[in-house]
Formats: sequence, structure tokens, C-alpha cells
Amino acid sequence: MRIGELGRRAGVSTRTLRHYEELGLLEARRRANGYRDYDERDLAVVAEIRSLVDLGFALEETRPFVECLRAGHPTGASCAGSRAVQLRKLAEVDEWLARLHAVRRELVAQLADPPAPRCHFSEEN
Amino acid sequence: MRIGELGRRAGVSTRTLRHYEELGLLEARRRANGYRDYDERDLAVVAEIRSLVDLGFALEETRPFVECLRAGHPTGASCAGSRAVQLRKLAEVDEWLARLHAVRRELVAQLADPPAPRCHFSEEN
DNA sequence: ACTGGCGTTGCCGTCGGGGTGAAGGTTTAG
DNA sequence: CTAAACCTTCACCCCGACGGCAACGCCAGT
Repeated sequence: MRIGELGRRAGVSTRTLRHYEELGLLEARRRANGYRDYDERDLAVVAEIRSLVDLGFALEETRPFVECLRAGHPTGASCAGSRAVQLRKLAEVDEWLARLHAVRRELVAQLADPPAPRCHFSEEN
Repeated sequence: MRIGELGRRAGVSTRTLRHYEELGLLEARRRANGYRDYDERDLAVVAEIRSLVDLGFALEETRPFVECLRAGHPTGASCAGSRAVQLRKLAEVDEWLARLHAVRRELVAQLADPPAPRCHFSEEN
């Protein structure tokens, strides 16, 4: 299939597909006329990229998954490299969760502790 | 005090202070020679901005707090406008927490579910 | 008088990430 | 024949919060 169809089926623009190719995430065979030619496995690659990006992975971080898929594995997560990235991501997420919980505690504390509860006039601004 | 001293005491660069002034968050009286002149209340304003920014507030979001402080209130959070921003922020934080929890669940699920557990060779890439 | 260290304004650069747009050309489908 | 789809390359954008530089003015110490 050509780039337009792949874009439609994957839900991304053709511009985006060329962008992935620039990054080396997507490879295209070429027809005699120079047009890119894709197959179902390329669609799987793009789908893998999109689902990972939606989970918060950077494009670069999807590379091991893509290579894993291209190596013929059933899913992009089948390989050790992908696992490593997943573990790193999990650690990042946990770090963020900890920070956000701390921020939340601080916010709730400030809200629960009105600085001038007895002065009705200080609420006017 | 002049801009250098304020920067040192507040722990920010002079560039940052001028930036806050451009945004209208910080106002400076001027000496005869054109130098900016600050007092302790300005230091309090900068401290307020920094603590909010450290909590994840955007500079624009600190404006109500700053105006509240400048209106003579004991803390920047004393005014209704500041409270509103705090509540919005709390909602934002909760939204992020929910999303991150969902991402975390998804990651853990993928990690706990080896796609090809019986095939030792598929781990090699 | 000179030096060094402040201060002033203004404007462009940066960072990161993930693209988007336009120009200008060729190929294909109907 | 024409419009749509494709090709390439180059450049640009978005966002916020500054950083850095130029090119100048002010002032204290020696």
C-alpha cells in the first residue's frame, strides 16, 4: 500500500509517516516510480509506535519495540531491550506519582488552612 | 536594595527578575540614576512566586497571589482569586494522577504478562 | 584616570518533542 | 485533461522561562 492508505489506516498524517522514516523508525520499499510501498507489518509498526506514544513514551523510546517487531517477534515487547525501556518508564512514572502526591498534599494543606479565617474583609480581593 | 542583591537573596538571576517585571509580576521603583530599587515586600513577592513555581504553577498563575500580597494581605493565598487558582491546580494534579495511575497499570500489566513465556529464543534480540 | 563591577535596554537563542507548511515537481486515477 | 496523490527539500512552529550578548551608563576604590 502507498503512504496515503497507510496514514489513513494508522490514523496519522503522511507527513508524520515520513517523519518516522527520517528517524529510522519506519522503512519503506520503493516502487519503480519512487513511491513508498508498505505492507501489513509496517502498519503494525506504526500501530505499536502510536500506542506507546499514547502511553507517554518518546519516539526514541519506541525504537527497541519497533526493532523487535521487525525482527519477527509477535509483539514489540517481546525483547529484552523493550523490557528495559518499560522498566525505566515504570520508574519514571513512579517518580512522577511521588512528586505529584507531594504537591497534592501541599495544595490540600494550604487550602485547608485559611490564612486569615477570622477576618471576613480579607477575602474581598 | 538593587537588583543584584534581590537576586542573591531570592536565589534567582537578575535576568529572571527583569523577566518577572516584563510580565508585570514585579514592580520596581527607580533611583535617580535609573537603577531599580526594591524593598522587603518585593523580596516576599519573589519568594511567593518561586514557591508556587516550585509547586508546578505557571508564572501567569502566580499573578493573583502576587496581587494579593501587594494589596497588603499577610499571604498570597489570602484572596479569593488565589484560592480559585489553587483549586484549579488541585484538579489538574488529580487529573494527572489519574492518568499516571492508568499508565502505570498498563505498564505493569504488560510487564507481568510475558508475550512469549515458553519460547526462550524470543528473548534474544 | 582607570579598572572592575555593578546597572541599563533590546533583541535573538535555546531547550525538547513532534511534528507542520510551502514550494515546486512527477505520477496516477478517472 | 485534470485533480488528487505522490515525491523532495527546506524551513518553521509551538510552548514557557529564561540565557546570553551587545553596547552602553554609573560609581567606588586605588
